[in-house]
This record gives sequence, C-alpha cells and structure tokens, in this order.
Amino acid sequence: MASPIDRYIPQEIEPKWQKKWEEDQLYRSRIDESKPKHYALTMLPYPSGDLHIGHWYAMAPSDARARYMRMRGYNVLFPMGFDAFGLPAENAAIQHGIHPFQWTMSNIEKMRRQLRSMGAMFDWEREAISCLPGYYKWTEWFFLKFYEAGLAYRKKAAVDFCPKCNTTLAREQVWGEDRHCERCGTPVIKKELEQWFFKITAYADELLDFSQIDWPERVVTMQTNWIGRSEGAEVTFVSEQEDPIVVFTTRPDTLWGATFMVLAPEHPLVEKLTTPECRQAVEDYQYQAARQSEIERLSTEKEKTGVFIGAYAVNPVNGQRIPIWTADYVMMTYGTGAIMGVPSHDERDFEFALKFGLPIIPVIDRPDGVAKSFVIRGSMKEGFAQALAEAQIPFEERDGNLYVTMAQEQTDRYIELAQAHIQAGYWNEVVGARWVFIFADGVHEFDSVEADREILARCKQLEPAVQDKRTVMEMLWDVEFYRDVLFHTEYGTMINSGPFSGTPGDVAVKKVTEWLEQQGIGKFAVNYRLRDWLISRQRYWGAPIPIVYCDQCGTVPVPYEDLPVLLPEDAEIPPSGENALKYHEGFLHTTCPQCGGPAQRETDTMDTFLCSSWYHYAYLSPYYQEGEPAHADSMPFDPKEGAYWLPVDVYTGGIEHATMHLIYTRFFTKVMRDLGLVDFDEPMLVLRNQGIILGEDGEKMSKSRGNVIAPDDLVERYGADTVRAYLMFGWRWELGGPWDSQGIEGVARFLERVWNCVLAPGYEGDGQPSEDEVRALRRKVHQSIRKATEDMESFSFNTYIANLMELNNAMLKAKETPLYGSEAWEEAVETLLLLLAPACPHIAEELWTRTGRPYSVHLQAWPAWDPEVAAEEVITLVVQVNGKVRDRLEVPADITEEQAKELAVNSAGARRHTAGKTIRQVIYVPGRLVNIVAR
RNA sequence: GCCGAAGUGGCGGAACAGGCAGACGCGCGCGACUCAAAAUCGCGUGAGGGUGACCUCAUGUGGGUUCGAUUCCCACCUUCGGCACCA
Repeated sequence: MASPIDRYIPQEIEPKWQKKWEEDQLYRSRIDESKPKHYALTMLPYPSGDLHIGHWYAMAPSDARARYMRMRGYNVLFPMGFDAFGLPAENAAIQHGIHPFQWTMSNIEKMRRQLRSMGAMFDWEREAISCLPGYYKWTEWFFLKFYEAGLAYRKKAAVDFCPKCNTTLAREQVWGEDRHCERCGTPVIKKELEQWFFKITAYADELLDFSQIDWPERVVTMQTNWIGRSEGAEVTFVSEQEDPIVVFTTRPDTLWGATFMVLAPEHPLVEKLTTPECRQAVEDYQYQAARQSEIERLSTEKEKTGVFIGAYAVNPVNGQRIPIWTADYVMMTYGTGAIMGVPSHDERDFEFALKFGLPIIPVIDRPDGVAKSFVIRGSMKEGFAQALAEAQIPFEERDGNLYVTMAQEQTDRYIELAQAHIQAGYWNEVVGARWVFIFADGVHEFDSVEADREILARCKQLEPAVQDKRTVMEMLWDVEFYRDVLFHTEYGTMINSGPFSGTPGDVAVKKVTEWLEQQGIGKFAVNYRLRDWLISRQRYWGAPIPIVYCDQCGTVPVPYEDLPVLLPEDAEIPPSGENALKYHEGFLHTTCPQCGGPAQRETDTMDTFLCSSWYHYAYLSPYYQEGEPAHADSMPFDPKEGAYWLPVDVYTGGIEHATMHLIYTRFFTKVMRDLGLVDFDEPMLVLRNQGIILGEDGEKMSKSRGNVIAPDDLVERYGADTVRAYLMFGWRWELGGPWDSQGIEGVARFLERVWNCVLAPGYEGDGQPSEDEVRALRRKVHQSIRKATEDMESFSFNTYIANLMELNNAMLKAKETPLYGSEAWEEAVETLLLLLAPACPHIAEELWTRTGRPYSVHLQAWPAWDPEVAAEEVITLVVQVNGKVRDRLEVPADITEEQAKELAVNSAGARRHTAGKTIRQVIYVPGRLVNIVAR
C-alpha cells in the first residue's frame, strides 16, 4: 500500500504546475530564427460566459498536437483570444440591464480561468479580444482599405430582417424551411435598406482554387458548392418594343427550344413591358410575390405560379415570337433575373409550360435512344401486332392496347408499319427518341411550334376528348406510359435547331456559343451562386463602420489618423433591441473630415465575421501600435512577427464554419496579399475539423434537455489530464459522438496505473533480466514511439492514447520481473512520460520531476525510435487454405519465401485441409501469410 | 430533389497501397483480496455447434472482381451533414 502522499491527486498537482509554468513563462512564444516555426491555431470562442465540453473537445487535442510539435523541435505559437462582439451581449443588456462591455469582459474573465484549468500551452501574452478599441481600430482600418480598393460598396438591397432582434441577417443566419432567425427563431421578413457590402465575388474564381492547401475534402466540396460557379452564355433576346432582354443559360445548345421567357417579378422590364390588359394581373402577382417572402415560405410551395405580361420577345436564333411571363421561380439575384424557358430540357420550365399551356418542343435527342408508342385498341388494322413481332419491335399487350418500347433505329420501320395499318379516324404517335404523328393520310414530324399547332388541331378533329388540350405535350402527358420519355436534361445531339441540327452533344454548347459571339447576340459567361458579403449590422455591439455622411461631400471615409471610431460607452440599449447608435447624439453628429461642415456618422456596425477574418494576424502583436495614429500605409500587425510566424500551419475547429468564416478569412487574406500586407495566398495551410460531443442521451447538449456535461465538474472530479485524455481517446476526433460517463472512468484508471507503474515499487527479487526480455521490452518501447508519432501526425488521437495504454500494460508486466530497475526499464519510463506529456501535461511533469529528471518534461525532445530495435524478430505466419485461416506458425521474421511455403504446406492445419486435394498454387505475402490453393 | 460522409461485438472504436476481423477502453461474467461491500488485481468475453482438438457463420443488404474483400467495383437500404426553384 502506497503512502498517502504518493497517491495520484490531480487536484493538487495540476494547479501547482500551472502556476509554475506561468511563473517560468514556459509557453511564451518568441521569435527564434534558429528553429523552424509552427503556428497552430484553434478557433477562438465567443465569450458566452461558460466554457463547455465542446470547447475542450476542440482545444485539448489541438493543444496536445501543438505540444507534440514543440517537442519535435518547432518553435510553436498556440494563441487564444475572444470573438467578443455580437448579439448575445446586447440581449443580456436588455434582459439584465448590464452593459454589453461589462457583460462581455466579465464572461472573458471567467472563461480565462476555465481555459487555464485545461493546462494548455496558450501564450496569454498574445491574447486578443475583438471588442477592445486596440483591436477594432484595425478592423475599421481594414474596412477603409477595402473601401479604397473598391471592394466595399453601399447599395440598397432587400435583406432578411428579424423583426424581433430588429436587425438584418446574413443569408447564413437565416435557418430552416420556414426561414427563421438563427438567434431567436422568429420568422424572417424582407426589408429594403442601404447596406454595406464587401465584393467577395471579385475573388470567386480564386477562392475555388484549393491547390495550395490541405483541407478536408468535405470543406472543399462545401465551399465549391457555396461559390457555385457555372459556365454558360449570356444571350440577348429582344422584346417587340426593341428592349434587349439578356438571359443567362448553361445550355445554349437548347436555344431553339426556347418557347417563352420569364422575368423575375422584381425585374425592371416587367413594369415597362406589361400591356394595359395585363397590368392588373401582373401587379397583383408582383404584390403576392413580394408578400410571399414576408410570410414564411410555406412548406409545400412546389406548385409553379406566374402570369403572362402581354408582351412578346423574339428568339434571336430562329425568329420565333415567344410570350414573356413573370414568375417567382426566377430570382432577381441570380444571373440576369431573366431566363429563356426551354421546357423540353429543363424540369422547372417543363412544369411551368405544362401548367400554363406553353408549347414544348424537343431540341435535344435522347441519348438513351428509347422511343415509345401507345397503340389504342381498334386504331390499327388486323395483323399489326404480328407485323411488329416479325419486325422484332418489342411491345406489351394489355386490354387490347399495345405498349411499344423500341430503340431509335427501329422507329423508321415502326412508322412504316403503323402507316400501313392505321385505321381511318385514328392516329398514332412515336415519342421520345423520335417525335412523329402518324395519320391515315400522312406522317407529321413534331418539330416546331407550328407543327405543335397543326398536329393538335388534327387530333382535336379526330378525338373530342382532347378538345381542352392547349399543346401536344399536354395531350401526351395524359398517357402515363409516355411520361418518362417526354423530357430530359441530358446533353445529346441537337435536333430541330435549324443549321445546328445534328451537332453532337459533346461539342454543341461550344459550337453554339462561338456562333452566338460571331452573330453578336450572345457571349460566353460565368455565373456564381456566391453573393457579395453583406457586412452591415443594425447593431450597437460591433465595430463601427468608419464612414460619415456629409450633405456637401456625400459619403466620406473617416481619415486613418482618426481611427478608431469609438463605440460610445454611455450608450443605452433600447428595450426594443434597436441600434443604440441611432439615438446617441454624441456619436451620431460629427464634422465632415473633408469640408468641416456638419455630418452624420454611419450607425451600422460590422458583421463579427470581419473581426474573426483577421484574428490570427492580431495574435502576432495584439493591439499593435495602440494609442498611436494609424495611416494608410500602417501594418495591422508587427511585420517582424508576421514574417516569422505566418501563415498558420494547422487550423482546427468545427465544420460549421465551412462556408462562412472559412471563406471570409480566405477572402481577407487574398485582399491583404493584393494590398501588399502579406506575401502568401492562403491563411491556413492545413485544416482539420473535430466533431461534436453529444449529451449522454445522444442528443445535442442543451440546458433545456438537461444533458449538459460541464468541464469544470469533470476537472474537479477527475483532473484536467483525465478529461483531456478521455476527449482524445473516446471518439474518432472528426466524428465526435455521445458522452459516456463510464468511459471516462477507464481513462482515470489508466492514469492511476501510469502513476503506480512509475512510482510504486516493483520486482524485489534477485537476478538479471534475460537478453530476450530486454529486447522484448525495448521493442515495445520503440514501436510505441513510432506509433505515437504516426498518430500525432495524422490527428489519430484515439489510437494515440490506446498505444500509450498498451505500452503501460506491457510495462506493468515487465515490472514484476528482473527488468524492473534495469536500463531498459528506465528507458521505458522515460519514453512513457515523454509520449504522455502532450496529452497529459501535468501528470507527465509531476512524474518526470519525481523520478529525478530535470524540469521540465515540456522542454524535452520527442524521442526517436530505432527501426532495428523496433523490428519484430518473430512473426506469426498465417497459413490459409483457399483463403481460410487453418494454422498459425511462429517463425523468424527473416524467413525466406521457400522456407515459409515449406512450413506452411506441411503444417498440421494445412494438411488437414489439403488431404486428398491437389495443391494448385501457393501464394506468399512476406511477413504475413501463406495461402495454399487446393482443389 | 441534388451533392457529400458514414454503417464493424451489448457500447465507443481498432485494422483498410486487398492478406490473422474486433487493438485499446467501457460494460458484463468468473476468481483473488475482504466478515462484507467498494476499490484493486487475475482470467474470460462476436454468434452458433462439438466432451474435445476443431468446425460453421459473421464488418447494413444483394451481386461482382480476386487465391484471398470490412477494404476495390455495381445496385439497393438506413443514418447524419450540406445545398435547395441558382437557369
């Protein structure tokens, strides 16, 4: 029984070492040209007031890896700060009457304490808090630089607005099908306001290039989709009043199939082109459309709506006169806000045309070559079915009707037969890979709007049941059998397209685009889903936008020397949640920097994503040149620090930032590069995402569910080292999963075993360890170093800890033998502590110093493994017969192929299963197995 | 609807340039210690069959490639993310 003082009591040793490390400035990161640098960064928290287990899950393994890199000889920077502007501070102000600044700073105070209990190697001297003037001076400075570069502009825009928070929302802050506010859940409405934007779209193409960074495929895909580049053409249609109407299309090869146009309800030409007869209906529709975005967009709003505006345009490729409609399925914000409707090859246009009786003319051949015909009973003369059978045209017969499904090549023969057999008073058609109507007196190709009219008229004469049909396609749609071949969106040979008919699908887009350019009616064009970044927030608690509005001079930027525009400390947050700056006379009124006359300040503040777009630069020299006036050619961080530390080598954080923060910060860096502030293209070279820890019930942790795991409680009970190691051990880091309060007990036991393994007395008998025993222990030790190194490199934290457990288990066995106290034993102890140090810094330090080793374990070099020592001497040779394991043999690792095969074939297990069979083949996998193929 | 990821014991998870499935841990069972319990330590633990050595089945389902597939290919099912009238 160990004496009480020798028990593992993390609650005593952890604070002790944290204090000591801090006194010794062990984790200060200073420029050291003699060492390679490593900038490890983990996403900074919002100071909500409580560090939750998710923060630990993100930060503790990141810290372990930063510590590992440090032991590998890198000069490591691993800073921490707070993303301190934002809405919750204002909500707290409203609810509790506390000023946002005080609320934020006291939260930070508490969270700093909690963060320190983690024992991470944060360099607190580099802490940066985004709501302090020394920080947001530079956020404002960046705004001015963007403005100067033409990348910040103001425009009136319909923005999502939360009536409860009384603020505009970014697209990503609007959630869910019902479009509710990210923060409070209130359904969002649209509002027209003058807003500031950053021109992120100017960098869209460059943001699509991920060649310089090692980021998870998932994030790359999400960003690629978010940016949503599509290539196509802009084509100019002309209204009958001679107004050019430009449309964007990705399918110029379908131009000949454009049978109508649709303008977005907000499109300026709607107003101009609408005829008096249609005006009332159009205005009603526009009103409806505008209102519809105000009401929550109801769930099943699938059904297409729209109205004809009375006007016509001319299809520039074939002179066809086509009606112009307005419909809300066309967005004003994408492309040109106008489309050509090609219902035969676009699902939405098809649905729209079918509903409103617009002609649908196929212009792209079906690549699958499937053609169909429905032969109604009595429409053909006797012997038709037999003729089809003889021609090997497949069909099914049901209730006397024939359902013919044929290949494109068979359609000519089919048409001949149908024509020969068709009864007077009937018609028959072929659809899909061929479009033909067969009447008793002749065959009509279905190839144009005119043909559509003529065919329909003839059919109506013959069959009263189709009287109400407006188009051929509407008539065909009633035949269920046809539905899957009536339209398609594939590329294919162009048909019914004038001179372009017959152009193969793989070159059609290119050829048509070139021709459009020659004709001067269109040109190659690229469109993006990405919109410019709306940075205005109608909030008090954010970095002010450094702009004043002067009656004489208009929009005037605040001079660099006058930064920062300070947030007034005495502002009162109105209970309505409105922007306090609007009502703060002292802030609002100022003088124009240009003419000295009276002027008003911009009261919008900046999106907090701006603050977090450059925080990794702020860490280099927090609040750089505080108190000194800034200039246009200032640097927002110390260039010496930047030259050494940048860019970030490894960035860790949650996947939820894939399309917001992680695009914005890349954008920021590219602009900074173009401004000459940095000389690289990407801010973070390697990115890794951790998953989410759920409550023990498998649900997302929340106070209302009562499933929240509080790190403070865990630290108090188990100590930080146990919590850290469990967070690394329990899950695949990138996936996360439910908390398991029994699982952590296992890790606590492990650390206790490590403690006892190192400190408690072992074997007390006489004798020397055998050479084999020494070799076996050393082999395990060196294999463990190899495995630990590989796992750290690949962020495989769970197997990293498992490997340490294995080493410890092996040592506990060795401890009961003469190995205890030997040189090999000491090597094992030292290695165990060194490998443990990144994950569990306190216990490693305690045991390191207790065993008389020089302080500090965290200044030691990562151990190296000797491949020869780590090499196995004996391997288990698996013997398979026909792929099934039949025996296992212990053999020397350097066994030759012949020896291995020989042993395997003669092994008892193999003989049992090869008896009476012929051995056909023997396969040898070096160091692993022999597979005997016997039949 | 489209795009992407993942399905392995009772549980978290190992092993995938194709080669012993289930490392490590939780839980569970048996044993030691104890008057007893907890803690600790030892042994066992995918399912089924056989007294036994052994045998059969098993990595979401169904096919395929291969001497050999958790790993590669095809189809399907389930779960979780992302986007969602993007022309």
